[in-house]
Amino acid sequence: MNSTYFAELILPLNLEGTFTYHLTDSDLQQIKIGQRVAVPFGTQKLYTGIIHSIHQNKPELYKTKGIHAFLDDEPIVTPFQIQFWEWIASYYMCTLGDVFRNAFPSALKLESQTFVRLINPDYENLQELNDHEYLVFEALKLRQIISVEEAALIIDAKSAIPTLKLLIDKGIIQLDEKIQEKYTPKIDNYVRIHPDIKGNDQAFIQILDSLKKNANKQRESLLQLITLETQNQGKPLKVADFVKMGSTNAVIKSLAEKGAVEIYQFQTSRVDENELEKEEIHQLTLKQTEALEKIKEEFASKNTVLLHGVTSSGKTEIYLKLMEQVIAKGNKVVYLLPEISVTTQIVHRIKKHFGEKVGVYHSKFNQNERVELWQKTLNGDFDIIIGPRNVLFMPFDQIGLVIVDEEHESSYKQMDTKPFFQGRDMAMVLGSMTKAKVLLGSATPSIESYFNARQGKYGYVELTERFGKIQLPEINLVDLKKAQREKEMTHDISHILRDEIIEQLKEKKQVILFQNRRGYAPIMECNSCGNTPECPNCDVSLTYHKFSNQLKCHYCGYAQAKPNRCVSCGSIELNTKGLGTEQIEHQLQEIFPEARIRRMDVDAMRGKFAYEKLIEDFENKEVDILIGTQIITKGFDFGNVNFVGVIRADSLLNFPDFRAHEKAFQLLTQVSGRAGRRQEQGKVLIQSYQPEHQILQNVTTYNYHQTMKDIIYERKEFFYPPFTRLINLRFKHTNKERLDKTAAQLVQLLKPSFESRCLLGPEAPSVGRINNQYITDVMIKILPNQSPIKVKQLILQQIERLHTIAAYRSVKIDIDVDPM
DNA sequence: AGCACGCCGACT
DNA sequence: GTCGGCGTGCTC
Repeated sequence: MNSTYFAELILPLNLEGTFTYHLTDSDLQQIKIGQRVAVPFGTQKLYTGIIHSIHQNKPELYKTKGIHAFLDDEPIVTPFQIQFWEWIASYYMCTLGDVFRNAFPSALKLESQTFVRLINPDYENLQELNDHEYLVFEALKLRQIISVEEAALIIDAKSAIPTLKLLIDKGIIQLDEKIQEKYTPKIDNYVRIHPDIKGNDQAFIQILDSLKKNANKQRESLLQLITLETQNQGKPLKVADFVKMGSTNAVIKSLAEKGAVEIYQFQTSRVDENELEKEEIHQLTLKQTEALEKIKEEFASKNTVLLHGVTSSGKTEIYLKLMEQVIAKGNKVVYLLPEISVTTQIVHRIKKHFGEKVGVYHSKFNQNERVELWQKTLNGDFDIIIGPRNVLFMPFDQIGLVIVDEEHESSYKQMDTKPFFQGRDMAMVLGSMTKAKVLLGSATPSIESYFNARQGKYGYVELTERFGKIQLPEINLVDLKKAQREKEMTHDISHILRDEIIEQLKEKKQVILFQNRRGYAPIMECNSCGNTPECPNCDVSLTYHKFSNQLKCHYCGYAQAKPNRCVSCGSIELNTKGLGTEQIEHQLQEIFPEARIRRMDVDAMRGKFAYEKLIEDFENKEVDILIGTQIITKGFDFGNVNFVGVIRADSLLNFPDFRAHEKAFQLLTQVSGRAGRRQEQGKVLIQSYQPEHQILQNVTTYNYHQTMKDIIYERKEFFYPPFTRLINLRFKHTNKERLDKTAAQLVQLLKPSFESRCLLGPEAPSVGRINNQYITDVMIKILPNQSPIKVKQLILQQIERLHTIAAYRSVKIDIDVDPM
């Protein structure tokens, strides 16, 4: 075929650029940018691609393939999104395919499934076939086509592929790729009075009479349905709901057979639209009104405003008012939240104010739910869309405002999959690309945002007063060294802390305790030989979990039963070191045997509704003491908590990371902010071995500005952000020697282009091996006078050069721009 | 990212 | 002698 038109496609592959396919005349009739198509790629697979552009430049270097099928009539990705994806790919140094894969619900990315088809049913040399081949052949004689998965069930999984290969070689079968739509609309059954008798009194009475004799149940149901229909004024009634109201499936079925009622289907939405009682936005306080006005004033000249409001100062009300005003102008709002907060009270409140025009994206949504949310967003059904960093990829239009709540939260940064983007920063890019304003909110703004505000790049609005003029909690430190010396401790709970908890429980108040480590103890150690059990796949010691009596690796998930004897010397004297939430829970149970104690960490929050359930229990005052990791700082707003305790602040302070101090201050301030939110001033006790530490001193005095000043000074001194930009090159390989050689080689190549203070490493991270992959890092600092774009180009060039040598090619290099 | 091709160790 | 391990190269 001699096509003159070609399309560039985005494919979900880790390969640079777009891919060219030729177009037929009929393709040209229906093609639109942003549509999904299925295309062959490589020898076997069909992939879902997105039409990126159409042109007439015939590629000279390779032969193009054609489009297999169009999957949509209308575009499913907006031109703006494609532009946004390209921006992300170039900024975060990954392929467009990487962005596509992450940005798009996977149920809309169809992947082909391989089938085998019988092409020679008359094959006769049956003695030539082995047992496996014969079984598949027999199955195909019955069914003509079976999937590879089915073949694997007939014979065993391991020999399926080789067997099929043999059959292909003999010309008996042929491979066949088929695409399968993963998304299935949800269909519900509804029931109504049959249209033929509706309004036809005579026919109706006739049926009713016929039921009189021996079908009283049916008669009752029919009458009930009539009343319901008048009450509901034509609102559809689900069969399932009708059953709940007293009818039964059998009765409804009989009525349908008699033509009295009709059962019909309707595609329903999975995206939950439960009707909440509408609630008006509270009247703003004077301070809040002032802040709102100031925000709007700043927006007149600046695209981004940082709202710095102490914990419980009523930032949410300000957001609500602002959203209301933006929506009134016909614009949409994107509201970003840290991961876990998505399930909490804030979302509930927003839904209450704005009703069904609110779309909530939830990381626990299944694929079908995600597709529906995508489609509804595309239709413009939502005024507000709320969710974690991924909602930035929704196909919205006409955004007027992007809110990034708790902007300092590290969960805005995607760490596990490419692209490694920072959601807060992308919100800003989204804002500038769509001319939308961006509001960053936090009680403890990140250094970056604070710095930008100080520099005048962002507007800055401060709320220093708690809602209702409640004083911020009084924070006191407990010196653990002293408490230990004076034997004022029971296990890890100082008597000061213990007495305070007793006091709180006496007053029927709930207590929150914070310990930033899960499990029972992070290290097990043999008392006689000092041996510590380590993960076989990672370079970490195994964490002891008492509840499951296991040693677990928190990096790869490896678990083993807790040994009774030291594996090295056989001693039975095994000790634990360090302190996890599980151990605190045990200690507390011992000190407060009457108290209802619950734990909140990833281990306790398994399962779809564990988190919601715990919150509910806590709200219903069925929990006296809650002990948790940093999960408890995320959107936890309870009125009955007046006291918060931090078991050991030290692990936060001693983190080997240039952000340690910033994070420690934010975390401790946020944790403290859980106390005394509604009525009276709360109290906080922080236990530490180094109470004189500057960060702890600043936390107790709420000296945010001083803390930032100190940290900014440090950052400047040591060339860290916001004074430089960082790019981390993370090398991974199973062979340590090859890994180190490759990293060293790239450093050699980069050396001439950088000052020595700007090229760090290679250095193994604190966990130097995960899942049997060795890791080493090379950190690059970009100085303010350098062009980040040029530096990125240079890095890519040098990696390309490195890859000219085959031995280096197998080492994986993950590029993390703006690492956290 | 997948997948085929191709070259070396442990089994019938 | 074969099976299958993964190291290497290619895909519009």
